[in-house]
Amino acid sequence: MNRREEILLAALDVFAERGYTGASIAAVAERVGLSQQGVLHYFPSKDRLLAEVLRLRDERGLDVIALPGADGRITLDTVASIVEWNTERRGIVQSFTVLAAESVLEGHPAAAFFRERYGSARGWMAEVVRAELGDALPGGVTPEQAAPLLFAVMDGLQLQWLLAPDEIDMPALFRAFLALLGAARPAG
Amino acid sequence: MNRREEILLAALDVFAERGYTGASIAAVAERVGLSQQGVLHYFPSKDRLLAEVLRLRDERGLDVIALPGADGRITLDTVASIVEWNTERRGIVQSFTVLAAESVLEGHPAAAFFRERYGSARGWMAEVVRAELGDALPGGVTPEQAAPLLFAVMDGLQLQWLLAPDEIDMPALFRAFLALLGAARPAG
DNA sequence: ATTATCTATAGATCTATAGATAATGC
DNA sequence: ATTATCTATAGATCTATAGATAATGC
Repeated sequence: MNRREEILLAALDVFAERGYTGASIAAVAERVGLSQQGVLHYFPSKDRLLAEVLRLRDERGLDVIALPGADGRITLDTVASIVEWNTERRGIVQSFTVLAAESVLEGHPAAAFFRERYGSARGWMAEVVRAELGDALPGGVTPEQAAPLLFAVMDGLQLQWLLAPDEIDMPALFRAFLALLGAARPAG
Repeated sequence: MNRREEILLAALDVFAERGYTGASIAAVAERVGLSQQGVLHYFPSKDRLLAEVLRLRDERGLDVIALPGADGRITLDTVASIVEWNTERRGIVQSFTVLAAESVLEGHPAAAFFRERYGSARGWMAEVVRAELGDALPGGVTPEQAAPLLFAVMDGLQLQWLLAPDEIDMPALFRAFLALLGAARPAG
């Protein structure tokens, strides 16, 4: 139906498979049955295509580090569930891992997006931790320190899991980290 | 002196700036004052150039997840020192972050390297943790779980630090994670 | 008028091969 | 002979622009 959206979903797939630098507009076009110039009719440049893909991921909540829902009722257990769900959508995880890493390169069009995204994510995550575990975590750690660590663990586990899905039990390892933070341990 | 090595160091720089996919042999050549074909005389393909760059990083211990020294006398504090040192060699960290993430892409020439590297790194890190903290960590976490978490924290913090060096105090955050594991906290 | 597409194409790259030239080492 | 380089070039791509064609909406 909606050509624009169809293109964006195809582009997300192509970015997941080849990264942004390695992706070509033509590969996206082929996937939706258009010519390369057909795609450029909807998105005037590759940069803009990437920008819109990131915006779509936002809207759809495809992102772990997206802002929490309007009600703000997010808990550490919610986050653990997202990690669990991620094991069933490898493509999304892969696109995130590769695009975020590429964004640290000079002049990358997604640099601002990821910088701002992580910044705000650390902010709300610190509040989630504080609301649930208070100000004093084990070892004298603060919620403001726990927040970047939580995203670091998620991102770092994703990388190891993408390389060796059979060796890395992402959800279990993430919950192990929550246990270190002093959050309730799951049964087992 | 040694042309091969000169080329490898230039290549490491170029990969740090543009990633593997975005790097061109010509850019490496320019940096050492050779023609593109001059570089291909020493390394017959771009894939091989990357392979040799990774091997060099191994030899020089440029890598956080390289095997520990022959004496095996590595402790969690050693690892923390490496994290500290990393804040002063952004290029190396950036090349690592980008190349490792790219390696998850289909058919990437460094996939085997990183898969094996992380596998063995988790192995020795579990032993380091066990030797220092025993079998039972806080929250019922095991050394085998702590090992992948340690690398996840290192990699994930690098990504956030590369995006926002002023906001992320990598060494302090890494030591905060060690504190969660129950390792001795630094003065402060 | 605007929207959706296409063909054609300019202009840059990029990897890799072929083959020449010059210097070095036996 | 081998090593170090270079010029030339084949053969693929890639992004993006120009301009045509056809259909839709006022």
